[in-house]
Amino acid sequence: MSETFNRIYDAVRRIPYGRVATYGQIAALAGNPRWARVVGYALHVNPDPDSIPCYRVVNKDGRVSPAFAFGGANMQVTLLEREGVEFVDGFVDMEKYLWKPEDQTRLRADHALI
DNA sequence: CTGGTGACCGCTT
DNA sequence: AAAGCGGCCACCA
Repeated sequence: MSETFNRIYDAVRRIPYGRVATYGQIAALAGNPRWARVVGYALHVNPDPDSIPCYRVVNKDGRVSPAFAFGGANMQVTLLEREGVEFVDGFVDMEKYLWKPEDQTRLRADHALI
C-alpha cells in the first residue's frame, strides 16, 4: 500500500455521516488537488469497503459513479439515502449535503454526528 | 522499461 | 456551449 493511497483513504474516512465529498476535495485533503483521477483509481481498488465509505464520494456535479457495481449503481444511491442524503434527478443535492470543513467543526461543537 | 488506462477536474479552444 | 488535453498515481500487458 502506497503512502499516497493511504492519505486518500484517510481523507475518505474523514467524511462525516450523511455528507458527501467530491473527488477533487479528497484529492486536496490527501495533499494534491490534481489527484482527483488518482482518487478514482484508489477507490476502484478499495481494499476495505467496510471502513472506507467510498459511496460518500461523488463527482463535482453530484453524480454517483456508474462503475459502482456492488449490486448496481443504485446501491450507492440507496446507501446515501439511508444516511438522509437527498437526490434530485439522480443528482445529489450538493447545496445541502456537500461536506465542507466548517461543517465538521460545527458538528463537533454541537456534539452531533461525526 | 514503455505506454496505455481509469470511480476526475479545471483550464483551454 | 461543448469538447479536448494535461496532470497525477498505481497497475497490467
